[in-house]
Amino acid sequence: MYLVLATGSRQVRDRPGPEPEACIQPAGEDGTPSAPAVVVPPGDLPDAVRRLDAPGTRWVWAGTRRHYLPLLRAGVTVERCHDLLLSRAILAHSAFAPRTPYILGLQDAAEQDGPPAGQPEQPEQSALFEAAPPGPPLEELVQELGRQLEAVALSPLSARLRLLLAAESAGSLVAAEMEYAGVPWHTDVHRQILAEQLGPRPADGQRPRKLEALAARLRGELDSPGVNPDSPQELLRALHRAGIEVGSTRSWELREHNHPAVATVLRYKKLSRLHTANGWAWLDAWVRDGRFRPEYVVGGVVTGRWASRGGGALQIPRQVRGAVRPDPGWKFVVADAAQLEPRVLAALARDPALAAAARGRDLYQGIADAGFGGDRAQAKVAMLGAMYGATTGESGRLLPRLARTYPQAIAVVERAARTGEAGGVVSSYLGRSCPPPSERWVAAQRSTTAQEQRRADAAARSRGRFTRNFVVQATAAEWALCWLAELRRRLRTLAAEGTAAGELVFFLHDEVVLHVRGEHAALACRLVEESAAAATRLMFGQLPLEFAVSVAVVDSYAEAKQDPGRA
DNA sequence: CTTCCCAGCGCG
DNA sequence: AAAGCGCGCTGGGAAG
Repeated sequence: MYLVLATGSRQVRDRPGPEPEACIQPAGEDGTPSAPAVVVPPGDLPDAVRRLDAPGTRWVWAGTRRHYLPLLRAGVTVERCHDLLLSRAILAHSAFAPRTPYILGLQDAAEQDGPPAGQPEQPEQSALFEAAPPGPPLEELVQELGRQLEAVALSPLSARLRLLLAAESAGSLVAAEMEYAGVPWHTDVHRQILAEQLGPRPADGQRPRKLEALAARLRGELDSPGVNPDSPQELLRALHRAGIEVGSTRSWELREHNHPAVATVLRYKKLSRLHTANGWAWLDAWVRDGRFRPEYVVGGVVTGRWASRGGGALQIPRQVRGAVRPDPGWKFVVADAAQLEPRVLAALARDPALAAAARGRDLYQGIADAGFGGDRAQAKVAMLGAMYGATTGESGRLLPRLARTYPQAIAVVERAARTGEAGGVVSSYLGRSCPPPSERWVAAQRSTTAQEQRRADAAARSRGRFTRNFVVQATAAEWALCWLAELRRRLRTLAAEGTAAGELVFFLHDEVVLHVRGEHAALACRLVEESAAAATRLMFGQLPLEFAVSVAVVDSYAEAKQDPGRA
């Protein structure tokens, strides 16, 4: 059963007494009302939600964060939801959506508004409200639910699309719950790291002592007394004066040179980054009461990955991960889907050879043993190149070998690239589609002059690399959402049975962190593994391959990753 | 003065 | 090492 939630007073007119806080409309499986709407008096929403929530119910609202955070603060959680805004954003672009009037209307609106109607606007302060501010009227919400459900039902791939919307919505619940919980953060450990690396905290606007010392040393080594190493332009000129012929001040380019100043620049950059991005100012701004609370933007990335707002939550550098520590008596269970994207490609393409390589825990080793003389590094570079569209360098050279061994898998990414280059749209396994090319892009493809044509060709190749990667990254994001949803469900089931094993506190594309009581760590590990297997079945049914996860029980997030290279 | 873009680097 | 995909954030510097 659906429970459509509208907040604010606009829904009920000509009613005596104080304005209601909300209205809740029960609806059946097709979204048509099945009972009179419940009018919720002011201050009663959390209790009403608690009363009505049950296994099998699904809350319908326009924006999970907006509606669910106030409920969480009131101590209420819900089983499931259907986020109308997230679902609308997916349906508006999905190639799996049928051409109903509703869908056509969404597409028109998207064209007129220019930028895709992706992320709903949410007032910055909404999180500060006690209750959710008024949203659209109830009738509109019920109507939209019906139209969305109809569109899904009429889709030629309705089961996949239905799963995608459910997974996206479940993800939005997890995101709100993680924002509410926060990442356990030890300010004292963080400050200790800063002091060791940078010296004592400087006055605002000043360089920390060790950074200033490096700057002074660098000026000497470059024989440029006035240079400001924070200015790429100044630094580049100074490097040239010292005879270091680089085209930019990028670290990877600097590393090619042997000059003694290079090491100093690199150390300066590393420490400067720590100071500006995750230094004392960051701690002041983002960590309160031992918790780092970023805002997660579900569906914030075209591929369906999450984005974040505030504090750079998805870019916490390894340098400071030691400050991420569980509460006393608690543990972190850190789990990571091993080589998720190539496994996804194997599943997408139903490539038996790649599936065989993915049978073991280390897919790259499997590829290496099958075609690269056991050289894992080569196999990894080749595979990443295939998924990103590398054309030059070692990765480009190794590609033909990969294509001979895994023709079906490579055909999937090549086809996606060709479609994108031709201006077409590609879709993930569950039906998230990439944006169409801009009008400018399309117009440029009809260029006449040789120079314009060269540029248009480059733009076409660029779009091809995007669509090539899209099918893999977007499907990987879907798998990760299903994994999260399964994990959340298992944790809730246990909690309902009286075992509060722990909670999700962090999610990073293919990695989750659970904060659990020490005695439940082993149990949580099992849930993580079970959830991964369940997510795989949910998406792909029976598959001759596994999505391996690595699970670690740790006392610090810094301990979690052994291999600093990406999976 | 504010606003915007770029270079650069952090993460996957 | 690689230079191929997706993001957010910062300071510098140019534009308004």
